[in-house]
Amino acid sequence: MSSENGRSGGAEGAVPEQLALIRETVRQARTPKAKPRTWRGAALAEGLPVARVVVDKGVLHLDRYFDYAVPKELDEAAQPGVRVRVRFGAGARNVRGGRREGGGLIDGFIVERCAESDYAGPLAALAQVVSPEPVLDEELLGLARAVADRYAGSLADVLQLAVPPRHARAESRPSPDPAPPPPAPDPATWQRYRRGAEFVASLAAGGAPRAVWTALPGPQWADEIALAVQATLASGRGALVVVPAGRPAARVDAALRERLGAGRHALLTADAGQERRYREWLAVRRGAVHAVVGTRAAMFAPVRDLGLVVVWDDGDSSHADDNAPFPQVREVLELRAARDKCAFLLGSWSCTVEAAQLVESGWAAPLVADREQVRGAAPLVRTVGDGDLARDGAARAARLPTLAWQAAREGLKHGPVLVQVPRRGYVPRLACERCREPARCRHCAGPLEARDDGGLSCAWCGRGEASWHCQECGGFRLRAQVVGARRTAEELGRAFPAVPVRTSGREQVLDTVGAAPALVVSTPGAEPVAEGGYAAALLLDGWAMLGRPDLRAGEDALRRWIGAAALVRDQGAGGTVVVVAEPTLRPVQALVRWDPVGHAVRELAERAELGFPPVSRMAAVTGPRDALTEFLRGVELPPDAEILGPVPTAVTEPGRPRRPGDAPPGGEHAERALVRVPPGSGAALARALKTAQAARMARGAGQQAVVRVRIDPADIG
DNA sequence: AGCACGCCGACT
DNA sequence: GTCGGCGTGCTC
Repeated sequence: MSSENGRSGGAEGAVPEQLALIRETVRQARTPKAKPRTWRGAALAEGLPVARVVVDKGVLHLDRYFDYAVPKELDEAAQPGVRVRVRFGAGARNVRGGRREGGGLIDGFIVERCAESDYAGPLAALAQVVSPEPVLDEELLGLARAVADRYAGSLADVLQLAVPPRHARAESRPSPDPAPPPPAPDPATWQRYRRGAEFVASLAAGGAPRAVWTALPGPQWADEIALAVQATLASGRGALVVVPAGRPAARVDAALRERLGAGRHALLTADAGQERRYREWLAVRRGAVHAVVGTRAAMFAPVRDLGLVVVWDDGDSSHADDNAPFPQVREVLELRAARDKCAFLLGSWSCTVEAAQLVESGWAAPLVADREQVRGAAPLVRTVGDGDLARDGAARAARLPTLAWQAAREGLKHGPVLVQVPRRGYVPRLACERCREPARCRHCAGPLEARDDGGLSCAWCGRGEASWHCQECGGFRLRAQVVGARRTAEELGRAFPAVPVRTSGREQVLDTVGAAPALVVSTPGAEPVAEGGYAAALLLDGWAMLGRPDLRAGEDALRRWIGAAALVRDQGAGGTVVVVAEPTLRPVQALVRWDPVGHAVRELAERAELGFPPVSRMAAVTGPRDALTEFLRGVELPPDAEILGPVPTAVTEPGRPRRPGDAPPGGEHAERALVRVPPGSGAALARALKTAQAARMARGAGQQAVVRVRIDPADIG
């Protein structure tokens, strides 16, 4: 090795080069074939001396392949799909006829081996094959490419989400032998749904049905998913299930173990630790395991011969990745179903507008239970409106209307009672207590928010408001702030001194509670499952859930209410739900009738009328005013595109932790424009924005202000 | 983004 | 004469 290096000749950088090389060699000592060197003058592979490489650089103007020469020694290992390290950067440029080594070593994947390159200049050599394990096959590459295009992002960014980081030890261990397909199941509880048995039979027969499944309340859903997976495996194909969080993943995991036995499926969750995660992922990729359940990153799992993709509870915000380009599970699985011609199952107790659209467009069939089934399985839902609450003096003081009080007391005779309270910090738009006019900043008309110290400040400009009064009616009282789970628990503990009170929230999530009477105070999404179901549930502070300035506020509130109410016994068994919210509002009525699909269909019609997503496709473009204006002038939008704004955007959004991607870049003067296109022009919109962005980056050389593009922005309320 | 190239002003 | 400012362009 030293003699080979000695040949690298050129005086510049020879010594640091060798040092770097030694470090690399030590680091990679476990993989004998991976020897990073300069390969100067080394013989090239005879058959296909060119490797086409996707380099791990997320920037858009580098979103293409780069060709490298394959040294003879790496010929065998440098197969398509393997991880490599290559020199990349301006340093590796031609100097007076020769080629100087320079530029950093960066990671990449070989996508193809070719006989020749269409690049005119001299090729640099692959520095190193990190491992001969192929991790990126054509199918995953194609999917990543499609996702990148869909979201106007780069292939490298998507691959970072799709291919987990390498762990050498996990790689060195063999995966188990693949198991033979299980027998096809009988439809069991799928018979509760119209055409449910037919759906399962189609999976078992190798078909590719697509369905939006409105699950009946109760704990059956996990086994119903496991059954669909079993049916698919029985047809000799693989299956992939994506759920929003670790708890539902554990439920499906248990159901799969029950049906298939141990070791027949992989569990891919973010909290598993790198080695384990990579080991499970490799077992899938190597074809040792054909079924996968996991959280959002699992949406890319390289399941062989994919026959079915499943997403559970697609309205949950955890299904949106928080790394660029922010792909969403439902959308990615739609792409996979279309690309792989496999079955698609979107299941939820509730129904998103997007799910309703899949049905309305005819892309997926509805999988629903008959009305009587639904009525039989759901609890009795009653409402307490604001008016009732206001008249109910004592209740108002205690924040617990008489009806809710009674339901709790009655329920506690028979079992646990769930109390759902919105998260503190789940800041709603504050409004006048008398006339409900939203409270606005007197300087910029932004929405006022309650600070932790009890004061008010503007969510847009951040100015404090010391003496608010309503511009409409002169009132000076705002609606009460949301009381957190802990304080609610204390209050209830005093009200029901004989009953144990337990809380489940963000910091400490309870998984299950027993069948004994207890008050269980929980924030949405953290509700424990009760053994035998809750006797009753109280859904408090509905106004806060509904009052958020967000297009999805109604749908989200309904989803969270249904998520809690689905854990309550059916009405035949005395299950009762009391929701404290205005009974005339659409989501409240949908809960009372247990009709999430009807709600979504009406929302969809309204969105179509207003030209809102998902009926139109939107992109948000955010940046400092001047840069934004310049960007919008430069971009060649499809002819049917429409630009809304730009308008000033919030500097920060207090009450919610900043997530990457929603924080507007450019500080104080950031503005946001929305670009809207009719259905069918989404791809053209993404392409146009990406082209403009790439040109900008290439031209701007860093010092230009950042303009951020986001397809399908979440917060366009 | 990095990073090196190149073409202008202060320094030993 | 040479060192080094950062404007400009490229990355197989």
